[in-house]
Amino acid sequence: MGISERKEREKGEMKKMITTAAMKMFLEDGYAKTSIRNIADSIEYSPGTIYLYYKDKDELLYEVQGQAFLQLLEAFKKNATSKDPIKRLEQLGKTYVSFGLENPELYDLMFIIRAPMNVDDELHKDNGAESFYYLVDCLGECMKNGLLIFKDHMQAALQVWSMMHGLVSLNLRCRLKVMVMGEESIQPILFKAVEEYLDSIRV
Amino acid sequence: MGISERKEREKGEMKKMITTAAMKMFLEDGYAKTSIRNIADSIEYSPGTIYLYYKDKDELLYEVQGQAFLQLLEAFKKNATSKDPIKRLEQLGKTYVSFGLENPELYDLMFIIRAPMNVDDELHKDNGAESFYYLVDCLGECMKNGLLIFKDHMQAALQVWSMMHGLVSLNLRCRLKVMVMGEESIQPILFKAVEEYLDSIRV
DNA sequence: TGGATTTACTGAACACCATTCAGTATATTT
DNA sequence: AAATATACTGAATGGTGTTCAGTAAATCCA
Repeated sequence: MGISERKEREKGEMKKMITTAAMKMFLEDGYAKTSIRNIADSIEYSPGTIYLYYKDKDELLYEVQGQAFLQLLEAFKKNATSKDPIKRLEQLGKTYVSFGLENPELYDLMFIIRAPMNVDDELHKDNGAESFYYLVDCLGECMKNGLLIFKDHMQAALQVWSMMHGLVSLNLRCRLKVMVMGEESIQPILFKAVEEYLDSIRV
Repeated sequence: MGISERKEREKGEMKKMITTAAMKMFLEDGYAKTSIRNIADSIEYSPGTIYLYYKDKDELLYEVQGQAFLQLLEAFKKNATSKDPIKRLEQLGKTYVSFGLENPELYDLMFIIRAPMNVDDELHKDNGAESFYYLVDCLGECMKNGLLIFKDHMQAALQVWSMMHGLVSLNLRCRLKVMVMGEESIQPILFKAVEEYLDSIRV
């Protein structure tokens, strides 16, 4: 009986169609300004249809977040390739910062917008986990070889991630204007910060 | 002619009444869930009246942000009192982290919610500037005495603030759940991070 | 094959939202 | 006392997320 398989497949295609349109519009106009009606319009279905595939707008956001984290993971896999774990850590940091600078709307979706994960804690496993473990692995390898000042693995991950996220998110919220007066591109400044920071945590 | 003075005063009182109600409701229900109608109701005026005092909801948010930064500044003044600039830097960091943990909704308003400053750059001078210069001063004093590893003042401020903001905001968005498994209170963990980080940037 | 049933979708309706503005009532000035 | 300026109202406009009775097509079962 191939019918139910086809139905399943069609359901998946429809979900993908919705999330693809949603992602596109979230990035172009921002999450808040994208309405269910707009999304429905753009895929030429009625608003009600979207609710047959997603419980609410938050669930749609959650799905798009998942894709965004996949993109970050891809960027990690592509750029953080060095055999030397210390060098790789720097690649990770710079990839992270670049990702945030180049995809500000995406970064917003992933980290800044209040997402449904606040509600349904354990239902879904965290979207960001896989990218995060990429960092944890790298840190673990550095620490195994005694290359970092940290004693505790969790503290290491916490501090490194906080620094990277802090650099990106302060910048995205324009708080850096307070200090960065000139018109120089922000990227070299943040890269310098990454380099200096990583130097400061080496033994 | 005392009439125009009284009018001025009454206008100020009305603005304060609105922002006070708005702040209260933003903190209780969040910015998104607080409507102009609700605020108007709570102060027993019509919605239209609020628009006689504030251009739109964003301007109201901006005003509330200003108050929030004042609160942070007060916390700094109260807690960061040590003569030793290094010790004071630690007090600043812990005050910052505590502030974020104890007032999550306020912290959201200040840093995370997309605020009108994105639009009217130069019109208002930045709300957070004064609190920020408190940190800059402290860092300057440390560096003047050669106590920190930084060579550039801007990089110092950027990195320290990013770390503090990263610690707080990752936590507020529950991203730390990925790594902090246990039920232990989050505060000691973040304090430890602050201590370790500040140790790592000392000469 | 033909009637019953399930599935997919619609779009109007509901209860909200931010914002505007003609109208009104009070206070001030002339 | 009349004219003007000020402060406020609340209905109206054009949006929002979400629901749900109704419809039409696809599938199932006799």
